[in-house]
Amino acid sequence: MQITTELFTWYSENKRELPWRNTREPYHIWLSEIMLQQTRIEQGLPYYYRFTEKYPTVFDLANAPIDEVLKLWQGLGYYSRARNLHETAKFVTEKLNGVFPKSYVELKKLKGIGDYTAAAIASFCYNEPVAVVDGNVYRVLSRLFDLDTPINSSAGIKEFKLLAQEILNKKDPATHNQALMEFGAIQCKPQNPYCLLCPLSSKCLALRNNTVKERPIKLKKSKIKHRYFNYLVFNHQDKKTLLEQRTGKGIWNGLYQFPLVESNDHFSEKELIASEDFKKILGEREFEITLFRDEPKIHKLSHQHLHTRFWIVETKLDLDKSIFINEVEKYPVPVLIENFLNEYLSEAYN
DNA sequence: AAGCCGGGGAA
DNA sequence: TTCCCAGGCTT
Repeated sequence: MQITTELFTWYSENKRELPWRNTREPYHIWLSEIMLQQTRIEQGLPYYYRFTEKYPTVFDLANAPIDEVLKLWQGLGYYSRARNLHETAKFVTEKLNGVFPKSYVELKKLKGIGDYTAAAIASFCYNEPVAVVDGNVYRVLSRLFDLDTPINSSAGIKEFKLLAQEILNKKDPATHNQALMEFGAIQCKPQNPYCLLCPLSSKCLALRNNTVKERPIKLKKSKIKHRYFNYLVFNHQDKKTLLEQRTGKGIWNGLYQFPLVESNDHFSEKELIASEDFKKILGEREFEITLFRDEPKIHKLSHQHLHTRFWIVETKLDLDKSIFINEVEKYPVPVLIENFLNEYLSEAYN
């Protein structure tokens, strides 16, 4: 099926003006693509501006401390992207003299660059004829060809990649890839696509078969896990508090938070104080504890719901490694912590 | 092959 | 509420 004429015409008339569309520099393309992974353009755009201003070149990014990069990334989610971004910046700077690889195969070897991102950079920057397959492309192709293979099955991933490569315009893969994604985002959108005035409507098999609303097919994801967080917000002399850094493989790896006591269900004050985690942190110190909000704050992630309570713990003795409470904002923290801090500081110190 | 990793906006 | 977003990594 040939769609180039209709697609390119639609694109020239409907494309949005975006900063990374005015360049072929791999650094800027790469930065934008990492930020836009599983992220809406409107959400990523302000971050793109902040990053390119603070780090005009890959050298600037590579030389920055990781905590500074994470702080700038704060609120964008999927924080491993920021750590991989920084690692790859250092690799490109130190091992490749600051020059990005120029082919799909070589790009894919870099940390944080998978199938999609390698194809995006290779086609946008170097016009390599490799098709991108993102959420938009899955949707457009599944409708255009009325395919019911689940897009998140291994068979689907293979099938759609092959199909995308077949219909790719090999003379102008850069425009083709961008146009197809933009078409999926604006015209062939998930809900209520504009089929009535679609330039591809005569070729769309799903429209002909009345299955547009059922495309694409996607396997259901696992159910949501519930967790119960008790944060200990220390407040002792001179308004100092305690932070810890999250490590390991779970959520928010590398970000900072108040000392955390996790439980299998909601803790009463008595249960919290009796817990081993609490005793380990407090030791033999005297303290006075108050709950910040009556109702737990439920922070919803895509795969788990966090039932969180913030306990204000007043102590007289100083603790090791404590910092002033108004210094917390210098650290990269989850949005949950950021939101709490804003509420707490505006109420407690105003 | 399946699970995990954030936060926000739209319907 | 549910879905999905210019996906990638780990097990």
